[in-house]
Amino acid sequence: MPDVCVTPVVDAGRVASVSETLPPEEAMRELAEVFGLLADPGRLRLMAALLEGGEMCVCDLAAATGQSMSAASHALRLLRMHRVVKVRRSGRMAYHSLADSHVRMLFDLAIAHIGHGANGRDDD
Amino acid sequence: MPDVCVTPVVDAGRVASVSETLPPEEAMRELAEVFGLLADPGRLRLMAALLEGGEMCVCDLAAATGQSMSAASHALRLLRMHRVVKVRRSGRMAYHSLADSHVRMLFDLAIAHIGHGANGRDDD
DNA sequence: TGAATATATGAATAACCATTCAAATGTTGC
DNA sequence: GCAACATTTGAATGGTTATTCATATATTCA
Repeated sequence: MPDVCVTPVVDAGRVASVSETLPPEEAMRELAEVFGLLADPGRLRLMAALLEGGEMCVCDLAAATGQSMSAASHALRLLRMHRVVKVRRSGRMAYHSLADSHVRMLFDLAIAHIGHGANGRDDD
Repeated sequence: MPDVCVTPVVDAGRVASVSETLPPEEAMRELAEVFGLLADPGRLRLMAALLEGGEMCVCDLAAATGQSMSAASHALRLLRMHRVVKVRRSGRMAYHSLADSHVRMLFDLAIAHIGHGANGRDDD
């Protein structure tokens, strides 16, 4: 439980109405999880590489994105688990490619907007 | 440096061309940072509340999103630092609202697509 | 079968991050 | 000045997560 003085409220009516219209906690949790997938440079590089390369094996992906094969494999597993990339297996090779997921849509949009620079300092 | 056997490569030509077309590391780092902002349910609730409520003070935001004022203040600071929310100060109050940032655009898009469910299990 | 290869995985370490608590800052009205 | 109040902040804590190393699985070729 919170502080000594339970959160005081200025505009109780608005708090109530806003609070009611918020998406359910479960949706927020899932959404945060999805954004979390994109919150890592290594995974972003993998996705960017696949966007360009189409379908690639793990060792080439590792080389192209500058990480160890183990790290790439772990990252690809995460992306696979969330259906962001799909895999086609042929013999001992595993060819990965981007799936048409919501995550990919967010990624595409973000990549398209790269170069505008939207962060800076505090404004206090 | 990596393993005993330096990363083997299957298609050296493709690795080289993909590697060259990747956005610069700095861009990937910033992009990951931006997505990281959205990778937390508390911050997502704050943004959703502001999307609905327009302009709200910290204590009302804390109450509406179900977190302590301290937690809300820390989160709002992060969002302010990245120009995702802006603040209007009047006396001892601090009224926060969403700024028109790239992050907001991603958030809007994601909120619009909520409810489709795009994650599951591994496919091995 | 056995050696070489491509990928996957588990455990451990380390870095990161959200949250809380306690205290500080700055503001209003007496 | 003093007390009440809204917000901020720093430090500590606990939970999450990326990375590495070593090993395992599975496939191909001899």
